[in-house]
Amino acid sequence: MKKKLLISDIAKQLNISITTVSFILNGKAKEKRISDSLTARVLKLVEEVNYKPNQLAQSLRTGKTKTIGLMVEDISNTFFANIARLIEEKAYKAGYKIIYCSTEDDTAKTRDLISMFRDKHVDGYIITPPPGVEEDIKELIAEGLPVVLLDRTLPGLPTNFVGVDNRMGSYSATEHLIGQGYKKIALVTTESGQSQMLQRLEGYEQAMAHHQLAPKLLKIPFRVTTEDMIPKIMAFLDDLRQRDDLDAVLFATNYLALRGLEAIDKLELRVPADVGVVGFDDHDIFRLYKPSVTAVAQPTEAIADQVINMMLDQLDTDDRKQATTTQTAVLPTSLIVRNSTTRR
Amino acid sequence: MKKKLLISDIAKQLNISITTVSFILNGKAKEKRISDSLTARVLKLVEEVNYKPNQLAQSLRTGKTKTIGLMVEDISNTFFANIARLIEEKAYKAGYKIIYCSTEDDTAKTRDLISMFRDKHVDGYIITPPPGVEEDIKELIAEGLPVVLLDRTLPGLPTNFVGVDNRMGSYSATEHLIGQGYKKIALVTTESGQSQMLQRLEGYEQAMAHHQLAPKLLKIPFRVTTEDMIPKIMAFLDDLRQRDDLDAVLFATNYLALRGLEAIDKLELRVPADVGVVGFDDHDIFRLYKPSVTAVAQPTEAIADQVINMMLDQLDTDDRKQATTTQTAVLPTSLIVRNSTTRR
DNA sequence: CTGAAAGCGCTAACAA
DNA sequence: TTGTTAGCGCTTTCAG
Repeated sequence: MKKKLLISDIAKQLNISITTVSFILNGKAKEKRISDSLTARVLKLVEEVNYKPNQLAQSLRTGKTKTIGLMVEDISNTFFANIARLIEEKAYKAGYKIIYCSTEDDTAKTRDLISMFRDKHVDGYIITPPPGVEEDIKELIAEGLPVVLLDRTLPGLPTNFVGVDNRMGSYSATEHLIGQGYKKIALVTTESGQSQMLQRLEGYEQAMAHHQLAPKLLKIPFRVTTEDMIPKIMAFLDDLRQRDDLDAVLFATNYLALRGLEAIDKLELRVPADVGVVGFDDHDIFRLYKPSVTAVAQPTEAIADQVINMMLDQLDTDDRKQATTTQTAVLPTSLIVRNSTTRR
Repeated sequence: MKKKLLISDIAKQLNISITTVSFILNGKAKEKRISDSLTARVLKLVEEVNYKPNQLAQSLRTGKTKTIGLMVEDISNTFFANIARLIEEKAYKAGYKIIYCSTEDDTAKTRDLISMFRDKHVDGYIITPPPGVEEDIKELIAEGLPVVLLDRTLPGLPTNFVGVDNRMGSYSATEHLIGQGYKKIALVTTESGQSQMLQRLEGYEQAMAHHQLAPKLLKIPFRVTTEDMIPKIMAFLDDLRQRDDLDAVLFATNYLALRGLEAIDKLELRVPADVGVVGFDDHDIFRLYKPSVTAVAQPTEAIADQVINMMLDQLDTDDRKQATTTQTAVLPTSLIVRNSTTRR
């Protein structure tokens, strides 16, 4: 078990002071006018013996951990998993590590996590907020900590935010269905008051209204388990079907669409002949499924870019309580037309 | 921005020494025979003002971070995502946090990650090792750090390990196919020398040999991109098909099965009539796909349990270089029979 | 250019 | 039972 190297070890070996080594290691050699040759010798030795400063000590001293906390609704959802992967990659390039967690859209859990991140002294917070965490986030901001909200905003809380134009996304999805000759279009969404879900609802309603079509809604409570979702969707669709009032469905999230496809399958409805299907958020399965499923795709790469840029921006602007200006990025979605909405 | 509370603040407020507070907070009140009433008062104040010890300082002092590093091959693969989620949950209950990372089965990246974890001073390592990291892992063990390998072992490296009986898993999957009347059974696997893949190959070969059937293999190089995989699989299957030498395929991982299904689809083969299909590692899609896909399922919950238990075990046994005894858990898989292998 | 020294906040041996 | 105090390893001010 080889002894851990200390900065003092390397100072000693070179017969110079710890200070000098520290300056050089922190890129202040020029600033402190340390000779190039000394600088080179130090760097060389550090390299050779593979000295690594103790990050804990560093962080304790500087108050910076070079770590960003990322809390998404559900890391096992491909949409969030992709965003997380991209953010991590980009953060890494800027010298930051990412710690992730899933909120499961649970207020209590999220507050716990925020508190855990604070304990860990993360330098910045990227959050997909569940309802009810407004106060906690306000507090973070009040303490001058960088915060970027992702995917959804919190009502009455001006914050740095990155998301997509959800209203437009579902509006154009609905328009697309109508363009394909579908008229009896239902929307299956969640009951939550999350901003992005409300916008998706709004877009659908506007498109329907625009064509004088009657909206048909199913709102699934958030806490419903995967298994319970399917019968609920089946009952809803079957009921409409009985009344001959259904020929297409827009699902407001990818997991709703997944459950929805199972429901449709069990009802033995044919897609796209009996019902057209569109999902919000693309998913691998949609490409594979038969028929392949039309989806409103979010630009994950662009989202990740914006998020990390906003974060690094704030991190750079250092202390300065720049909480005054908040940035917002609303990105466009794109409709990926596949076979589930193509009637011939 | 409220001032961060220090242990000295709370000592001062109660007119007692820092030591006393520290002892109480660390559960040493009894041991140090501090009066119950004082203990209660301290705990009460701590609760009231919501004092939280600075973890960085704590860790710097004690050398423990209460953090476990978890490196899986690919966190976006449902198999690993599930395991990770379960491990995190169980670790959390024991007071440990988890930091995850994906190795992407890349040796260099993994070594980087191990080194990053060391920088972060994680207390233990749970690793799905790619080839070529034997030395790094040996070093960890040599330094007395707890290590548990997951999913696959490293040749010539006795370590704590949790995995499944891969040989038996593919053996029984192959037997199942044979039982269903399939005879011209192919195996699509990766080229890697990973222990678990070799075992899956072995099980298949043994079952085929047992029935005097000729094995037919496709080994896909690991670095092949998703897109390139499909044509490779298509070519392989089509070739066998031409020679009338194919009626079933066993895919050695869930992502191979996914690509394989796409390939089979493009070849316009019918499942299970033209070809029977079995995947190794279950996947949500397999339930949803039409027809639903038979799979060899790993007991994720049990795996996570074993992993975390072994880890906590080592963490508890404290310093003691208990590197002498290594534990191994090999769990059974189960075959989930679905429609992709049921010929009528 | 370089060194001494003061902490960052907490734990725990040693005293009292 | 409780207080004093010496660090954990590093950064950074201040003085040469």
